[in-house]
Amino acid sequence: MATIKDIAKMLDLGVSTVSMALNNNPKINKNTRELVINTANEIGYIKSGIAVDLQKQKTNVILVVITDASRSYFSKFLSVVQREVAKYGYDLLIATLENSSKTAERYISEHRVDGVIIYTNLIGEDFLRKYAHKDFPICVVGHYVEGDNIYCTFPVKEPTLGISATNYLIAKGHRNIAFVKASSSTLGTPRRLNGYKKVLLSNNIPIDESLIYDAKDSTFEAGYNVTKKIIKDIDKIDAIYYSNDDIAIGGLKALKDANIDVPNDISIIGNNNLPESSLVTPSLTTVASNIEIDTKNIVKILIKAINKEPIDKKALEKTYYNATELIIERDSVKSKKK
Amino acid sequence: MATIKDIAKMLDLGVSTVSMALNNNPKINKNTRELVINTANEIGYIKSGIAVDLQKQKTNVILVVITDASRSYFSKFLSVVQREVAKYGYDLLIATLENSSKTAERYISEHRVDGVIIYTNLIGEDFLRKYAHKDFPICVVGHYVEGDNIYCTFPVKEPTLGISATNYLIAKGHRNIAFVKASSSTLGTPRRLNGYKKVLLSNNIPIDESLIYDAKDSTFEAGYNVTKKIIKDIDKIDAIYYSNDDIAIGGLKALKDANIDVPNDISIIGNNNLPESSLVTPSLTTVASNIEIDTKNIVKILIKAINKEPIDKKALEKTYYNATELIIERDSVKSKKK
DNA sequence: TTGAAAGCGGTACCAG
DNA sequence: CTGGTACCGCTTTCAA
Repeated sequence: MATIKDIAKMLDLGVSTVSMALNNNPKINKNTRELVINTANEIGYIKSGIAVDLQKQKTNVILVVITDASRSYFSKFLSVVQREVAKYGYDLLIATLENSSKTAERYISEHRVDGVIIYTNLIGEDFLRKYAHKDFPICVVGHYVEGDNIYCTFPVKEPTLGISATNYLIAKGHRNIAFVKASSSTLGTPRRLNGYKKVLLSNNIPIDESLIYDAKDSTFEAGYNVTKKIIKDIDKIDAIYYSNDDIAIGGLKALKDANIDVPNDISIIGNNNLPESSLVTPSLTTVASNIEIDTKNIVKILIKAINKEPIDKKALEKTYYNATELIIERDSVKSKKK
Repeated sequence: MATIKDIAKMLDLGVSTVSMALNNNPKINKNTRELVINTANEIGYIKSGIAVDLQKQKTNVILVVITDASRSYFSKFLSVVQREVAKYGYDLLIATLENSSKTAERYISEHRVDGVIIYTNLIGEDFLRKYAHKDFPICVVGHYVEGDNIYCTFPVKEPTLGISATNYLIAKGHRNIAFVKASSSTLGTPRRLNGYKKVLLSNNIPIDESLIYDAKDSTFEAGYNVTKKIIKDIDKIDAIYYSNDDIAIGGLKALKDANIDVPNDISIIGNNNLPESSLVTPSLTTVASNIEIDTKNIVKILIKAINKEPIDKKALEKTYYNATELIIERDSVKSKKK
């Protein structure tokens, strides 16, 4: 691989001259500049980004870590993050945790980027605390991690979600409401379960643990399979609250396959408002959060931290990510006649 | 940020000793090693991956470039690539082209990784040719790019796909078959259109250009919208071949909304076999390719190239990526009684 | 306008 | 077993 030294030698110039010329520095005489650039092209010179990063102590890239790119929920998130970091002149790299967390951990533990956005709970909190640094800020989305140079938009360990959905079902006259947990690596499930229980209790509906099912995964298939079990108890259930749309869509299919009419025989509600949720039949009633605004906010904070601008952590933590839960009314929930 | 020099100074040791100790080199006395490692932990030493990469001239990471992470088709691909590169001890980074190709281009043009897998046609061929190098091999998936150190699994510019699907529809007695193009950045569309035309012709069915529609995007919504237009011509159409499942699913919804019965009024077939395709009603007949095997193959070739092992390009190009098209029969196509 | 030299933070050879 | 030293490829003063 040709380096600037080679070019310098060829042209009998100093390396600094070549370096500056290649960066189009006006200090270098125009003729020299062009000469350098031309020969660089001719010999196929390729700049080593790594050497530049080392020297500059800055990569201009941000890493975002997610569990699994296959859920459209994350794709939407990624696309917003991508657009936002670009506004600040940063590049975005993505690491998923599909098969191992090695890539992500290596990039974090060796500070190979300027900052990180974590949207998963599969990376240990101690690990994050160990490597977060004033020169390496970490933003955590969707859950709370205490630590210096770690910025979260959640003020507490486990906020209560799922309130809107549960309230909505109750308002529609349902009382025997099943809850279906998604993957255990999912951040929303425990919170929505929280809210579900809380709302039930405050409506004097006792919590029946046998009505809490576990899909164990966040895929259509997992939703399908768990729903086959639910069908056995179908007589005692008015409505099902699925922890996310992925499993709800699978569940809907299982119900249809069993000739159970949604919403006439049973109502179901999902969570997250995936694009496909409006396309299934009946279209899925679900709950949406404002991912756009919150995501913008997160990127802004990370960039601030990278630039060492002051951040008011207390004020920041007042911004609940995901906290607004808006019911998207469609056709899978029916008001229950009494 | 503390460096090994700081540690060396603190402990009155040489930098090489510290470096080796930190890497657990058995040449270093166990006591010294532990001493070094302990003090490193105490002062919060963090190794600079970038410095290591520069010195070793190797990053151990592979970059994969895709257009858009939100299509589950790509997620599946990513997950296989991820698993495969891990087997060879490499890490995987992902760059999408959602808002700009800057990240991908920077990583390629500055050789910031050991190799690249490109699954998009949004990066110029000349660009790839310029930066591919024996120390920086590039694998191109899904289309053909001529060039040294560029490895493709497609032997020709534009292979013919879509044959199975078109044949299948014809075998089911359909003759007036519409074709719906997906996003123009999609690699499959032109090929499937090729195959569609070819098969029609060989069955003595004249090609009616007015039966070729363009969804212009690969989203559910695009499929929905284009299908609203198709509905106006519905009387002259027996079946629709959508270039991918994404638009087919959207199209299905549009047909249902217009009270058109699939498959009794019209048959539709998609392409790619997305997870959601089995969940819509009626479930979508579609065509699947063996992404798993081909993806494994691609990773193997890239690693070989990185290791400078010989690659038989001619033999390689005999492996058609995506070339096996398997019809997944479900409920959206009906045999036409004559 | 150009160039020598001092790094950036490591690694690895070679001598002791 | 330990340490001096020469890089890896580039940027950036500072002098000439």
